[in-house]
Amino acid sequence: MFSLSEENYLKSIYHLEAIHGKGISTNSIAKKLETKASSVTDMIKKLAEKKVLVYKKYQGVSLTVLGRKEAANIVRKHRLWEVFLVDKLNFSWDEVHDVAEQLEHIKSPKLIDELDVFLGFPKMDPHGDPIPDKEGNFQKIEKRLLSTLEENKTGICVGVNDSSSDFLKYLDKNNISLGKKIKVLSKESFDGSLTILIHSKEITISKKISNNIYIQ
Amino acid sequence: MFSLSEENYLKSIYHLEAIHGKGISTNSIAKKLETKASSVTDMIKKLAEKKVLVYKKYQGVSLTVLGRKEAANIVRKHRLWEVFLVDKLNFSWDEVHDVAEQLEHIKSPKLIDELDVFLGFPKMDPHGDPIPDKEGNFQKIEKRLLSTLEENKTGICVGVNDSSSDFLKYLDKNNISLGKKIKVLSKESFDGSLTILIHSKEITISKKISNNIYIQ
DNA sequence: ATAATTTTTTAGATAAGGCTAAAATTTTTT
DNA sequence: AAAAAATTTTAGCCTTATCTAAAAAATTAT
Repeated sequence: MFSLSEENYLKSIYHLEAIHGKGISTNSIAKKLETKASSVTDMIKKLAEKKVLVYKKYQGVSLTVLGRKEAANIVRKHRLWEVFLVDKLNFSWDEVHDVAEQLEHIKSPKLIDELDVFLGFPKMDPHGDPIPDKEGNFQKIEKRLLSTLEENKTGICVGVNDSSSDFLKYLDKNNISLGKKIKVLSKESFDGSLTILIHSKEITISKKISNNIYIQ
Repeated sequence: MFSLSEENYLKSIYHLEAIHGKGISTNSIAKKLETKASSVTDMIKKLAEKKVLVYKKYQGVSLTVLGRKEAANIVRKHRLWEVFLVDKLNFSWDEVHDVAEQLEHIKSPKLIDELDVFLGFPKMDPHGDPIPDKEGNFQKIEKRLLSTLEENKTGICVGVNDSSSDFLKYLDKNNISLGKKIKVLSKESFDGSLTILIHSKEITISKKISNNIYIQ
């Protein structure tokens, strides 16, 4: 059994490995968890003893098969709860994250199995992220950043790279949501900003925005 | 904001006050929480500073208005989650307690408001206990222990005094559930055991059992 | 009313998880 | 290849919530 803190470390390392591959540095974990590197060193020693990750001094960590399964399960819970909040309790996609961060730590296998049934075995959460199954497997959809789309080409919004309330509210304000068509009208080479057609309206978005929207 | 531990103290004191009135002893809290009296002394000092209870050395504690509201809200959350588990996720009444003990500590006013809506504003949990509203008020139904019912009289089961899985499974096994008619056929004065008619069957139950069943 | 018992509090210790500051190691620069 | 910089670890301390053992107060019994 893992403590709340241990679970948060596992989840962070899992997400970091998804981006950077194996060998996650102490500092990057500290940044992700908004804590200090010295605290991370302490915790990863403990997690290494619990066989969920491999740690060699000064060389970062990698999840073991056990650790990855454990982490995927926390992510599974987080995303199922997000679906519940949006589909059943009238939450909007920018309100779910903090609550799901709490709910993901509830320990009850039956609860999560039944929730899955109740929600109709969803495969995606409200932000377009895949929901792992009990073994930690999930369908990986091909997607690319909106920022990589060429002028005059069209894509469909299938996900976001940032689930912060601020970013999602910005998207809402501009009628950008999952499933929407987005056409790139022009690209400013100086700062990478895009003028796009969304919801039959022309708007200009910064590179930072287009770097956080996934299309298909 | 209160810690998980603080919330559990508040809830326990709230339940103890409901039975014994004001002035709850250190020892009784320790017993309820399965901890030591010295730990209780430390915690109630902290809670007194936070203005949720009044404490005078060697004289036990009483919840303040603030403390009672806080505690009622935790009970409200616990019972709403129990309804959710039974009504929506196919839990039986003997499986909900431990999970609800965890869920009751999730912090999100919107979550509990929306859950209340989603469940149709239930007034009772699966064990027949009332669900307080946001102000901590609830309808008190008149009920008495089955052990106080006279011979040849009939009552309707409206609640239980013990929500442990073992007790509830015993009730299931004997077809005793909320809303069921129970007739006392005879009373053994030696040990207080009762022979009752339930679900058109005659069974004999101990005093301990009849002391944990509420009827109306 | 004093002695015995029970309850409650205090004092000091422990474990988890975090911090700062300093030391050790690795990486980057010159 | 050495020096500088960045990263990581260690050492020691803090807080929260516990505990045990001993002291203090209240209650009960004689």
